Amino acid sequence: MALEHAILVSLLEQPGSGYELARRFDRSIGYFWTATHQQIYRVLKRMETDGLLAVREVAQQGRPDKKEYSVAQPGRAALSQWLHEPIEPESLRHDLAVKIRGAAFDDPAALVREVERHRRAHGDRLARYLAGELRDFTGPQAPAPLDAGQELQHVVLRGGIAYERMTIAWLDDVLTTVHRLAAPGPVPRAPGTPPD
Amino acid sequence: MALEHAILVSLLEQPGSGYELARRFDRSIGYFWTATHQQIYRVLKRMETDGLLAVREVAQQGRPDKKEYSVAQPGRAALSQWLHEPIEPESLRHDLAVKIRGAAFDDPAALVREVERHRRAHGDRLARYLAGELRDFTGPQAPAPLDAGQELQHVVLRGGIAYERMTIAWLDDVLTTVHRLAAPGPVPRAPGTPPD
DNA sequence: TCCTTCTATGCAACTCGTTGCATAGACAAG
DNA sequence: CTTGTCTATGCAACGAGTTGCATAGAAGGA
Repeated sequence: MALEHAILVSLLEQPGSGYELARRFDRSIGYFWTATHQQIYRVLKRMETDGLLAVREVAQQGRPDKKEYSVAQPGRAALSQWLHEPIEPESLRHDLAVKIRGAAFDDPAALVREVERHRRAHGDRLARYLAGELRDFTGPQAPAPLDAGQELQHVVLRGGIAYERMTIAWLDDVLTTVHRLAAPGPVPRAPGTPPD
Repeated sequence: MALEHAILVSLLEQPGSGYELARRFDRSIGYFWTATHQQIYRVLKRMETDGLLAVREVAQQGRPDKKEYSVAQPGRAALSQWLHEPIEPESLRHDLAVKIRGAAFDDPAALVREVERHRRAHGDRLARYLAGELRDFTGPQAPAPLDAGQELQHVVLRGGIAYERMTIAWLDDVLTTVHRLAAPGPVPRAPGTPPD
């Protein structure tokens, strides 16, 4: 139930409405935790019922009213408690790896197209992360010195950057490998494949 | 619904029972896709009902009977179709990153302990991956030359190794950063934190 | 004999997360 | 004045995944 905790952190960094949270989950926080607006609204409602959050109706001009959520004392306590509990190292869910192993039983050309698509997507993400780093942490517009919260946000972003770089290098490895397999002639029969 | 496809790939590599699949999801395939035995049994049943898999009752000595599943023709077709559809690059769910950003509002010492725990866990994983690589792909016991299926399994494993190495380096970065923040005295007040 | 462990399968209840659909205020363009 | 877009919130249905519990055959040890 870490979505609750991601919301608590995001609202502590800056109070906001469900809609605004959904925006953040498309950016910054969304680099390492995704959520749809449905999920967010539902969890916000539950958290408010549980007393973790406080709501305030805010009238706006030029746009509909919104409900601004902020973290109440029990919310801070719940976050603190979670921060002191050990969690399991994440278990990956990597569709593309399944596809790569599946390619032994199918057309490798389709795999190449897919891997190239992913390579481009990760290249775009890396560019976005690097632009964000320059804007918020290392560029001339960035505050200096950074406070503790900003330093921690920066180290998380560095993790995202390292992840994208690693992934891009690996996808290149995959492409090289697939081309090497295709080059010397027809791909040898994969294990488990019945003879035609 | 990629669990279906992971099961198809695993059963193409080697037919087996639900129990054996659950074992594999604790190892090899489980390096990039996790599943509990419940999930596996339920999906196996559905896939069999849908005609994607064939079952065979196998009597064993010294242990209970088992149902051995193998991929039927419609299963191969379903896998092939999925392999030709583009998929979205994965969206991460990284609890630890939430915790790191949350540490701005809490005790950094608890974060250090947690990060060190994760560092050890990833170190263990890396050692396990490297041992597997030596055993199956690069060591003297490994078959040479590798066929296409083994080459693809190897490149996926190399991805896992690169991921663990990157993660370990990042966790060291996190520890260095947290210590640097703690060193010059009390941590500065984080943004959004109300004055006491 | 009883207890534990390993293999092997499954149900029931629940939470988490996605998808499709719906509503509504405010504004801008045609 | 209708249409489209952006902000803002929500319901209903479904599918994915987890947790707890239950059963049972076979083996080995206390």
